[in-house]
Amino acid sequence: MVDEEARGPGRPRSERARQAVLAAALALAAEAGPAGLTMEAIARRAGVSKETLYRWWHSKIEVVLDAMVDRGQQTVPLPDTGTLAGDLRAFLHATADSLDLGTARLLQSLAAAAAADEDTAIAIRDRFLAARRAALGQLLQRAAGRGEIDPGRAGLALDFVYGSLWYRLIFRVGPVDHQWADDVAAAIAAM
Amino acid sequence: MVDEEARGPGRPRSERARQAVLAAALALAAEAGPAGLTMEAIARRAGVSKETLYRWWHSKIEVVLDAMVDRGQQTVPLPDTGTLAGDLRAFLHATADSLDLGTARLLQSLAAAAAADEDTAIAIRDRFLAARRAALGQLLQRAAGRGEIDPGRAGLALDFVYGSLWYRLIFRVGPVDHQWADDVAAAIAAM
Amino acid sequence: MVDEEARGPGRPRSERARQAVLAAALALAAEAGPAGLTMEAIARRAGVSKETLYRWWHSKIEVVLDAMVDRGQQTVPLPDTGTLAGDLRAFLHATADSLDLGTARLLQSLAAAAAADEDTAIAIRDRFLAARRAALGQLLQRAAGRGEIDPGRAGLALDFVYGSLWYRLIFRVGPVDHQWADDVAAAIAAM
Amino acid sequence: MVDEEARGPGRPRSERARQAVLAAALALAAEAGPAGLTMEAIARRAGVSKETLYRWWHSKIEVVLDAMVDRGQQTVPLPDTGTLAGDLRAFLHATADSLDLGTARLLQSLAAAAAADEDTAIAIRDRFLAARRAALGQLLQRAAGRGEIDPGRAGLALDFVYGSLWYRLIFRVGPVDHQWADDVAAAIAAM
DNA sequence: CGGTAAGCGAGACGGTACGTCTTGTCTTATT
DNA sequence: AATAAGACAAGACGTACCGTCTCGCTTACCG
Repeated sequence: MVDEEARGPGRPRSERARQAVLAAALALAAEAGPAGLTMEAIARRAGVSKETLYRWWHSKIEVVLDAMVDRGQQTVPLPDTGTLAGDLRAFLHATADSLDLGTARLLQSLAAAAAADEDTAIAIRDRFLAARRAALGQLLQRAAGRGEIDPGRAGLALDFVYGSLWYRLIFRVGPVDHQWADDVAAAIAAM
Repeated sequence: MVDEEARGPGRPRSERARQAVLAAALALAAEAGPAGLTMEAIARRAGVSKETLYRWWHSKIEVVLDAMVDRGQQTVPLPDTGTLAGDLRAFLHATADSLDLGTARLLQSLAAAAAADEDTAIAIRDRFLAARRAALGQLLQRAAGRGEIDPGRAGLALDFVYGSLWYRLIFRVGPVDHQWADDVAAAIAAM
Repeated sequence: MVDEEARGPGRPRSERARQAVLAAALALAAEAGPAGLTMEAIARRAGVSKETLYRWWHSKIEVVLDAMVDRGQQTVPLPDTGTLAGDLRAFLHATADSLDLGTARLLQSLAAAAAADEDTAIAIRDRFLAARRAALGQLLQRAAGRGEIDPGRAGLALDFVYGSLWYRLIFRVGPVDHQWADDVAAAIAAM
Repeated sequence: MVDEEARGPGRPRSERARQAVLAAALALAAEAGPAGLTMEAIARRAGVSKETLYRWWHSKIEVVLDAMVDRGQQTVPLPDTGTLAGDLRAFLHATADSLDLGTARLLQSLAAAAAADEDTAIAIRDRFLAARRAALGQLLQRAAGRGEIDPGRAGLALDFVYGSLWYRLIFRVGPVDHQWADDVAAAIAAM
């Protein structure tokens, strides 16, 4: 009883093609941003036919989401400093550090797709944002257990942290840097 | 004697065309959302040639921004209840109330465009977001004058309020309703 | 076992689209003349996308030339009456008879395109005029073999015959009818 | 009884504008050929408004025709050598000599316009070709008077001469040079 | 000498064709 | 059955020219 996937007849799906597509999607999103991220370009760059692309993914965002999951993009580790302020500071510093130019463009691609289509937004929320919210939520739960924060406000804190991050990323209202991380950590810890 | 405008020779710009374009852009953004908002569609709906459209606006977002400025979209009045919590509650309730489905789609169109292109983002920030931030900023300044809030945190409060709003709008993380308004008002007032 | 064509992978070219385009081009040229013959109109009429049109043809004239070759437009048969005068009379009568209003408009479309662009002119010359010149040239060679005409003048005779035909067609200097055919036949035979 | 034109009130037509338009049209036709000869370009180059252009001319060809008449373009002088062959040779050599590249492009512009529109063709025929035909016709009449040629064939000779010229010009079937002039002169004189 | 009228430049307007691009679907031969 | 190759219909993109239109300014005449 091996988990062989019970493959039927016919040519098996090409792992090579799958990898190439995922890599191409990430690279394009990071290099060219939302404008250059098209199904056509992904297929071209991956050396894969559009037919294959559309067979397995229905939109560029599915590709990107798959790629990020596959690459384990969500690797901001959960700190444990003993205090909410410390935990937040560490977590947000790591978050800010991960936001190089390419990553910013990738996230902007996600935001553009989410804003443009409700289904896409929900997919991104459930497959990408959820993990980040869960991680930060864990930090806040721990703090609530220590009495450092009102558990009823945990949800709003999530919105504040990630809301301000995306707000800055999308509308270029300000940088997402260590200053931001410190300020947000302090404000949330005092909530 | 004052609004002479010093018009030169040549046929004057058609106010009729301008109005029709602005109305068409707003209507399309509200009805069809980001997907249906194309230069072609705006021209068609406004009964205006593409030539004319491109003569005065270089992208759909410029049109929408002009339309919103022209329509005085930013009509959330500044309340004055005497306390920050009260002011915030009133302001955010009014904000939430203004977010009907059409308006939400319009804002999503803006967000999609901002995420996709830096110049567009900056234009939206300076021509649209700035007024909202200024209004809310005024409330916070007043509160800072009364000692209700640390003036150094006013900027972050702006990010939190509008960040959470856009975050919910874009990623459908939650509604922007009276519950949201109350929660945010309370949290910000306690900051 | 012979007409294998060695077709590679990929969806084969649509014969239906090709036929529709050729028919549309001929119909438009015959009905509307040079003015109505646009790539847009051909695509519209053929029920074909502009993409497809431009993939296979780079200009309206290529389409028309292909259509004429495909339709075997050059169907004036070579007569053999025994004398040059007889041959010419028969050939030119047939030529004049083929010049109904639609055909005239089609030829005018060709002339307009040839006059406007050298490459187009050469394409028309080599792909369309050449066959007519060859046919008439054969008649003249035969006559030269019988000693009826100076072989050195055959080239000029071609220019005279077709030159006068196009001259009349383009500048409306006179009709291309049986009178013309008789006059030209007599003059050339006497050369 | 002066030819004062009985000018009424109002600003008189600008001779400067008229000259500039005619010069621009000729220059454009000679430099850019049929493709570059647009009303827009003529107005631009002449420093004249499109309004003015359309007030006095209804199409680019009217402009070009006016320009050629104004410039006295038809200056091939009538030779008188005593024999038809001599006259023809001289006349056609002069004709060939006048056909530099710019002139050829100008004539091609005329041909393209004539082929594309019947009214235009008739205008060109009556205002431009007629003079050439008359000149050559005179030569032939003279020859007929001397018994050198059948007067009934004069019309056809005109078609042969100018037909072969335009045929070569339009379809690039061959050069219009001294060789052509000699060949045509000999053939026509022998008719 | 002041009024009237036409010409002019400038340039905006609705229309339409251009040639290119991306989308999502489809049809083949090959693996 | 999956692949690559690539054709296809649809339709938006931004540009160009068309012929018309409305302005303010200029340049004549005519009363």
